[in-house]
Amino acid sequence: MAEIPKGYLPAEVEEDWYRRWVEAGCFHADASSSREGYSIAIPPPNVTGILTLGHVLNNTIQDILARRARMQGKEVLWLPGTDHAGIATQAKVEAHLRKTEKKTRHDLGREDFIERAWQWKNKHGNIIIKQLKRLGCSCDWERERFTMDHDYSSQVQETFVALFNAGLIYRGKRMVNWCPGSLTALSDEEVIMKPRKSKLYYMRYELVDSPGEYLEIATTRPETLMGDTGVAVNPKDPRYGKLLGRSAWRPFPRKEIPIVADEHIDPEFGTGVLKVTPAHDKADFDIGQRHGLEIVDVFNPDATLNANAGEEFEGMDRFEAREKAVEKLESLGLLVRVEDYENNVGYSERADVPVEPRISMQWFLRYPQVQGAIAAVESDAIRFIPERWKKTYLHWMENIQDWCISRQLWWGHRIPVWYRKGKAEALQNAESLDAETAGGDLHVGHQPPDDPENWVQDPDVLDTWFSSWLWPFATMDDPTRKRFYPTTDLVTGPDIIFFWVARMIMAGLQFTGHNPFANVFFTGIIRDIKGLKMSKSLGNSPDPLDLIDKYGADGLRFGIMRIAPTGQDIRYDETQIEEGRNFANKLWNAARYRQMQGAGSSDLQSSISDLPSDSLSIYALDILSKLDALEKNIAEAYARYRFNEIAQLLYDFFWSEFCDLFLESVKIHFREDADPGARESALRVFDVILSRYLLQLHPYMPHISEELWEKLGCGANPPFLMQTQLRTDSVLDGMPADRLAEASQRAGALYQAASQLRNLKAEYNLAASKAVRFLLEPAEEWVADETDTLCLLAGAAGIELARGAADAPAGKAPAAITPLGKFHMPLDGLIDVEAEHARLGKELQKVEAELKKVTAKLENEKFTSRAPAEVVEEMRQRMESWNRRRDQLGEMIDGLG
RNA sequence: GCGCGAUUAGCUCAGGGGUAGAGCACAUGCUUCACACGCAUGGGGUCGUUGGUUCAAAUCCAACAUCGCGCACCA
Repeated sequence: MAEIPKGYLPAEVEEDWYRRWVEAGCFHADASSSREGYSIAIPPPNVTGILTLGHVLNNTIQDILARRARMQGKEVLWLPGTDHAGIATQAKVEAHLRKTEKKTRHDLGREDFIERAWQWKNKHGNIIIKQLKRLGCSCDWERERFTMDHDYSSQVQETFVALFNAGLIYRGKRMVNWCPGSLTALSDEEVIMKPRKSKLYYMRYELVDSPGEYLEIATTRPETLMGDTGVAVNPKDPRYGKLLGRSAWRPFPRKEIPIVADEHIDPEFGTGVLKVTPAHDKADFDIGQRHGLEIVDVFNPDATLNANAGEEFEGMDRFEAREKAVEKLESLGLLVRVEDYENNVGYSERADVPVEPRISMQWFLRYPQVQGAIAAVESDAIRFIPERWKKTYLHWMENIQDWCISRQLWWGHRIPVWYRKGKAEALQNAESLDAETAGGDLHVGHQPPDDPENWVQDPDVLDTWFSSWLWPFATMDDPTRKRFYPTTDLVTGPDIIFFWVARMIMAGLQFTGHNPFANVFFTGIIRDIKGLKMSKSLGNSPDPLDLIDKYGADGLRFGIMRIAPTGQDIRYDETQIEEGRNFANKLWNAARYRQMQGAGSSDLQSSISDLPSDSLSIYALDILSKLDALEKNIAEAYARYRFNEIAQLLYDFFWSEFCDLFLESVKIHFREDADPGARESALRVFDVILSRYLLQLHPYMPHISEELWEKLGCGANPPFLMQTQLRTDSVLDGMPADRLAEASQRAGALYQAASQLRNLKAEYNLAASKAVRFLLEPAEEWVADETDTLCLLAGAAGIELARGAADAPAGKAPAAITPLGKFHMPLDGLIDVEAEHARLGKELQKVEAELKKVTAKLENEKFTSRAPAEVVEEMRQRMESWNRRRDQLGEMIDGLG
């Protein structure tokens, strides 16, 4: 055994152990192994991102599952990697270009820009991977993947081609969500609705055939009125029937526009009259289609206004144009009034600017395997934990909309479609496009055409999620796939249930014929202490690396796991992480204490079975029972993915049971004058508990557990704790149950008595260290054998046994009624009768309150006749014991005079 | 509007039909020979409201309130 320093210094051991594990290949999954397989595919973090607390939570859970599975003898693959995060990465590289060279991507051109993006990725791309390593993640780094790796990209393209050939991918001119910040289309999922304080502008349009007569219209977006091509009312609205078939003047640019009737209009809202701007609103677009209205787009792609809006608006920003349009309406006498109004505005998830509904030519996917994906989750073939996310998933799946998969970006998987030169422009502007209508002028293939000089490739790239939906299998080569696919568990946040989980299920079914995973565990979302979601823009997200420096990776892991309930959001509080560190230190020092006692006569892995059973103290049997229960409870909690419960079990056992009770109670055997047999037995139990405990702890705190395993000399073969199998035998094998029950009962009674004695001392302001003598009227004979331990625990100089009531202490002494009997604490000075009166009186009050409750129950005939017999019996016993206690307290109070 | 979740000690949260729990914070006392990242002792809660089911409700059910989230959305 090597010497253990006084305080635990994580920085000195964590990185070292990580290196040793990696060098020994501990994380590598052997596809040719005959063991039962277990696999997890990491949710690939953004390659240019940095670790957040969300990642810490998510990846710690995966690491726990992976490490536990290894210790259960499984062949474990935890497959790591990153995704290319199209919009985010491109935005970062563009910002960098702008800042350092004052250039745009167009200044560089596509090829150079992509080259820059790769440089950026190579420079910053491994930060998050390094951070995961600091956290202790046992990923198989030899299998690390990136969504733009050559192999992976090929699979993405093959997928596109297959879906195109199956008629599921099509091109069409549709109303899509357009991000004016990133200048690309987005999927519906990438739009975040936010409530905004806006204004509702009431304006009036003049009727063409009746000058001086006006229609009042309410709108939140006056800047789009230049694109109005109609006015709509509800056909059932009695106020407006007379308007149908007539027309109104759009004020500017002045134009006659028709008034149409459409069911979509809500007569209750505003004035019941809607201005219809088919180019800039999805609902208006639909109305326009139904009534054959013209489509006039007044915006440029960056949401400045174009020439259609009129000269005075051209080039103006959309929000500036809003002000200007309002001013202009006012000056024309057409603005009626303005009201404050709160409505929901769609924002781009990545660029955080309001999206514009915009008609454009995009690629869409009709999702494959929708029914199969619904069935898989509905039937629990794929289990969701917590189960309630099933409902969210099913609701989305049942209302699924086609997926806009093209993005107007350069960084990503370029769409594998080529147009014949000369025909390209026409094909790209066609209303729709498929292989048939294009004839031989379209090439859709994993390989470019043989005569590339005659072709033009589609400029768009694919949505990043169109690559990550293949992640669980596209990351695996054939032997790996054969062995580890489908994967076992997926650990992710509920915020990407549509983005990723649902799509992976459909892709898995479509391309592999299998569900990609068996279980999906949804973590909570980490919020700050005020309940706000952590984000970089709010600056409320601590850097996990700082936390690791401060508290150690194990401290961070343990702290975060202890507050991570299943599927509930987590309010982050740094004191929790501090707790994790403190716990690590506690472990360290308990091990240090063990080490100071010197070696035992046997190695740590042996069990208690070869010790003479009668050498085991009641404290030993008690803690061994608790260890046995701990192992069982942990196993159950793992089966239910109750990670916080496991952390709590580990914490309570070690701190409250092992250190506070057992460790303190065996200290007498480590004194110089101790009996060697008892000492040996205590050491052996100590070692059995520690070694078995470290096995349980390891997935949560891998570094410190490994370090202690080595320092205590547990790890002869195999060398690493992380490769050691969990014991499947009970530590109590062969121990008669009645003996255990008796020992636990006695130890429990003694611990409680010790606590009461400490309390008695404290009530009399006696320092815990002040050795006091007690006189005991024992309730049980065995107590005589345990007075040494009791003295140690209670801080007593000695305990004298009274031989009966006659032996009661001379004079008055404060006393405590304990499960071991009545203890008197003779004081040197005079007893403070008044204080003692108060103390006992308070206790008596409590006892009487309890007694009242129990008595009321037992006097209720309905209770005694209907409640289960054992409950009634328990109440009877409770009443008896409260009664006894009350009588004793009464006597004591009387005795005070 | 629909759906989901939360409401327990000052704070952060466990628990869950049959004596209300933890950590932190607080108070008091400890340089007790593993640990002050510690030890000991203590104070502190009618478990959101109102009904219902039950011998028994903080726990199950319903409604309501408040907060949060998701989906949809009336311009």
